[in-house]
Amino acid sequence: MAKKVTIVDIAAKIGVTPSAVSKAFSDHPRISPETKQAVLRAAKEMGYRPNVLATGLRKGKSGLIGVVVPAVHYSFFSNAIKGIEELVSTAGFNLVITQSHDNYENETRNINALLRARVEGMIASLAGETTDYSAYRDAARDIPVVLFDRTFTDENISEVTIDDFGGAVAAVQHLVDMGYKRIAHLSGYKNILPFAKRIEGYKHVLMKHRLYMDDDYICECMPNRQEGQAAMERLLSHRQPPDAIFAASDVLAYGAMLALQKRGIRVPQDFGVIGFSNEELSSIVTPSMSTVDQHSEILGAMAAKVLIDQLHIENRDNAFRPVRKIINSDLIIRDSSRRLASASTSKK
Amino acid sequence: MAKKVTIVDIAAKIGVTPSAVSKAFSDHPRISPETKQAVLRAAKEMGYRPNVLATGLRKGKSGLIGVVVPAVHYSFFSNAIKGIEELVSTAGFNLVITQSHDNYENETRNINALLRARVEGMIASLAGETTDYSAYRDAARDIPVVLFDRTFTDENISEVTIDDFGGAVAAVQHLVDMGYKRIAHLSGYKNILPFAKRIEGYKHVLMKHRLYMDDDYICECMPNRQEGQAAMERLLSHRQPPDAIFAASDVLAYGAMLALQKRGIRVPQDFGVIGFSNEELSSIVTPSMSTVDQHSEILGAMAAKVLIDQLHIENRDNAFRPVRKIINSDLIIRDSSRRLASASTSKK
DNA sequence: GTGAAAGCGCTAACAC
DNA sequence: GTGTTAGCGCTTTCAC
Repeated sequence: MAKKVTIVDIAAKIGVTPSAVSKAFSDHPRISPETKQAVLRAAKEMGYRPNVLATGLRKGKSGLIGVVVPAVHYSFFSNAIKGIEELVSTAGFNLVITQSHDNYENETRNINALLRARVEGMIASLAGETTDYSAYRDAARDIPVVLFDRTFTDENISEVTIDDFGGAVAAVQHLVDMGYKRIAHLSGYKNILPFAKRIEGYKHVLMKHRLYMDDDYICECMPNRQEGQAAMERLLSHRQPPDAIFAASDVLAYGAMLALQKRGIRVPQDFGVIGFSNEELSSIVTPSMSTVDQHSEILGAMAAKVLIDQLHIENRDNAFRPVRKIINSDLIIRDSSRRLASASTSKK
Repeated sequence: MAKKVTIVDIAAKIGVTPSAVSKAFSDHPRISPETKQAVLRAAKEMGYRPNVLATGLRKGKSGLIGVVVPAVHYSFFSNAIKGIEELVSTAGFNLVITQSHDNYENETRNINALLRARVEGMIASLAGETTDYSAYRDAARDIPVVLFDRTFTDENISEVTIDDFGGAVAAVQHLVDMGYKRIAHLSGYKNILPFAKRIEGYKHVLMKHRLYMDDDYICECMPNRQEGQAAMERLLSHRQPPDAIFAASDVLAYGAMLALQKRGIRVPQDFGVIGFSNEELSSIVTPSMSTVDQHSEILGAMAAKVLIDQLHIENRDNAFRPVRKIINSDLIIRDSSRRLASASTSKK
């Protein structure tokens, strides 16, 4: 294909040296406007494209930021990426997005590929399977790493999370306010911190109101509707079946709704449902699903901001301190839980 | 942060030259097993990570494949990316995914960023706004470019598409079979080929059955539910309102369903609805939505295969010929259109 | 205001 | 089987 044109070609064409051309591009103060013009014009004419591999090698930086997320098809993550994208691109970086598909090997492979690509920083959210964080810890010794949402704590790694505990408390409290008495919980990967925090928030409200608690009421699920449906079916066969469910993700809540529908149990009259994340599907299902909004785009933007700040600090001195930010979550009440306590058709 | 270790450091440590170390890594035939072992062990101990910037510069290749899609949050595109990812990573490349958000400037910026990053090939699907293809044509003079789904035709660019015409024909024919008589169409960006082909398919069936046709029956919409809803409302106020709709995307069909619901028009009894793409939402809405599956993952894999093949050809000779592949689409019949012709509660 | 020269980290002839 | 050398394309002192 077309021969690549380099600064040497441009230099030859307009009769200066490569070094002058380089300076012209970087807007060096001591280069004449005339040369600058000539260089720019020649570059355009010849179809010059700077080789970032060479620039990167020379400058010791790639201009790349790496992203590792479970999967881009969750609106939570695609929105977060949108937030990241905006900040990062105005700061002059490009994004390399990779997906772990919640698999540990994929995640490790992605991290290493990003490091070899010499990304200058990394923004990530843990794969569901992951319990060994050494790949991230290793990465953090070379470049700033910012974890968002699904994080672990390390002295070299920044974290941006939402208030999962508070979100869970608000969600479960809302179910209580609506008159539901026996509230079960569908959880996600148990080793993932936000899910653990949501369990804590759930338990907190139950204890506060001295509501029925049962180990069987907390079901760990893989993130798909089938698991939510199966778990709900198991719960309905429980000797003391619940009358409401708080799910740690919308897709699980959706699975639960499918199970309820199949059994002819009415939502919200007979059974309350609330999810978590405000995924697109939560507003599409019938009845519309109550959920907890995680401000995904802001969360992503925040993670990007933290990273970019650290990239700047990095360049000046070594006074690096990781940052931990927690942003609020917001309860969104829709139809799946909107029942007056008085109107409760309590099943016992 | 940690000092970067290079092959020079490894060489110094085990008392050989950098070139020997390089050869050890690339499994050069004429290097002794002992040296190889020593190099590998030292590399591990010292935390060596090859600098792909240097390798890339030296070899003239980055090991990167660029992707440009409208947005990763459509399940169509995220599934396609999954298909791409698999093939591309087994071929030893990494993916740089960028989003145009259907905006021309974003798209051009992404293409240029990818070229500067020296991606070895590019897989893309046009932004909705785009009518000027020169950025892609320019790119294709340097590296192989494969367009999928939303394509344009260029002698240097390969295309992988689905049979949009056939898919549209099947969808509209199905509505006809179900007894719907006045079928309108919600289209997407009119300059995007697949949408144009779906219009053709739609018209083809209408003409074949001598059904009512009207310019107002074809509405161009932006890809969001609000536009679908607004267009549906306009159609319902038409002097001759339709009794069914074929939408060029599921999200538009969903918007239409919202408008119908608001007016108390029953789907599918009073009004038939069919979408396109088999997005996740189509199976979630009530009633479940009939649609046309595009085999997104296979489509992505196919695009990746075409690209990788061309990368190989490229390395051998210059006998480059672009490839054009069309894969089948599949009609998926769900509740939003499943009505017996005889059961039609025709509204005149 | 511009040029000369060295070097970022790696690879690939070519020697020996 | 290993070393020597040159160079990928670019930036950056340091001269002048």
